[in-house]
Amino acid sequence: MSTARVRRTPHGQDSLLEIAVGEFITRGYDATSMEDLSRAAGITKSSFYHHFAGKEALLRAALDRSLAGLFALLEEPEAATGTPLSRLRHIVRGQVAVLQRDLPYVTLLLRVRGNTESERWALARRREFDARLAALVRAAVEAGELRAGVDPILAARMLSGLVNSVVEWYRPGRPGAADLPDEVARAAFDGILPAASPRGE
Amino acid sequence: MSTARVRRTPHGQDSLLEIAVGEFITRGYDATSMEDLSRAAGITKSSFYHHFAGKEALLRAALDRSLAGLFALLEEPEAATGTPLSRLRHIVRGQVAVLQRDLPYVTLLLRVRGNTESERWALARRREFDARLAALVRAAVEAGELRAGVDPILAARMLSGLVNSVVEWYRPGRPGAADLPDEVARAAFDGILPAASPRGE
DNA sequence: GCTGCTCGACCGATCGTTCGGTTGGCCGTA
DNA sequence: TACGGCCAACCGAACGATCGGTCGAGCAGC
Repeated sequence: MSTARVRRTPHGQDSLLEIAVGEFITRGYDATSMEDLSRAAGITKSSFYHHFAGKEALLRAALDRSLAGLFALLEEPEAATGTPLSRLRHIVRGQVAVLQRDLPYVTLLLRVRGNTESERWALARRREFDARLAALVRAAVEAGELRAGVDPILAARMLSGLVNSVVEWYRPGRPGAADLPDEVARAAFDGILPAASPRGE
Repeated sequence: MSTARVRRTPHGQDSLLEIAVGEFITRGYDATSMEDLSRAAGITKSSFYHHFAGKEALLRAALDRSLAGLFALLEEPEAATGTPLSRLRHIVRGQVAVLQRDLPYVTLLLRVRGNTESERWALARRREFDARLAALVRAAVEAGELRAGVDPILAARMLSGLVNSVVEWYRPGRPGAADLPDEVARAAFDGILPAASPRGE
């Protein structure tokens, strides 16, 4: 008695992770059941457990990937040399670029609330990243490279907020994607008013 | 056999809603069980159902309150008269102020994903609000009040993103809260660079 | 004695996870 | 080339736990 075994393209871990992250984003992690994931992947629930230890392992893998991309940014030479402002600008641009490249993974990272151990770990690493960025903002302020009277902590928070908010509306494959990092950086540093900016135009 | 009935301060709908919203925010809506809510309120699950029709009714009430505060902004005279830029600035400042006043409710609104009917309704109303803001940005661009070459759609998105990101870190009762709306508006319009801004300083 | 509020016990459904078992392709050996 | 064994990949069925929600009874204050 042979049930028609379709034998579609076998799923690798990467393929399954991509599918799972997509579901996590549209429904939310907690609202997504393992059956939802299996259905989306075209296999049964139990087959899913052959590839991943469990639901949280999927989340962990996704968060891992996302954070790796972010921290790789800080290792780039342009992020470690030059004036605080130029380093800051490079990181902001790069952060948007990473966000575009790894959109689903970064989106998931930004939604984590800290319910499980993996989530708390991701939260801690995010805080680490933000602290690095905040330190750079403070250095730029102290070097007189930012508007006088700017509160470094507040500025860093708004900077992160602006950059991260891109995940709320950016969708790949639309024109102008290549310019986005520069556009965001310009809005952050110059604002949107018609000022005679020192960078000129 | 009388179990010690504590009879603490009786709960009203508002008090229970406030507690529920708090739990929803820390754990996430889906991850919060009705028992979590009851425990936080100091009553049993079934008692909770005496005040609210169910879990989604709680969410609905919270989203309602949040959206009411936001839309009330658009009815203010300063939001309906004057140049597009001045109206825009008023709304941005007001949005931050609403966000400070109704922090938990707005936070919840910004996390909704669209799983239930109430969530989809809230999402639709949010889009409505954002569209009103986007129209104002476009008007400001056409009036030449914003930097030349600014994409209205992109600018509106970044504006919303910056303002909404405040919920990620703002906590009431800390000094400088009164200045926050102005600070956010200034960062949005002038940026953080030491430009010779037209508003001067 | 009525009414507002609370309670413990319980419901069916669904959750993440486990288990035993069945495939089919690949490799080493003959 | 033929064959035996192996294992990744997959499956259906079931697990205990927990979910949101219901019910009928009991209490307290007017």
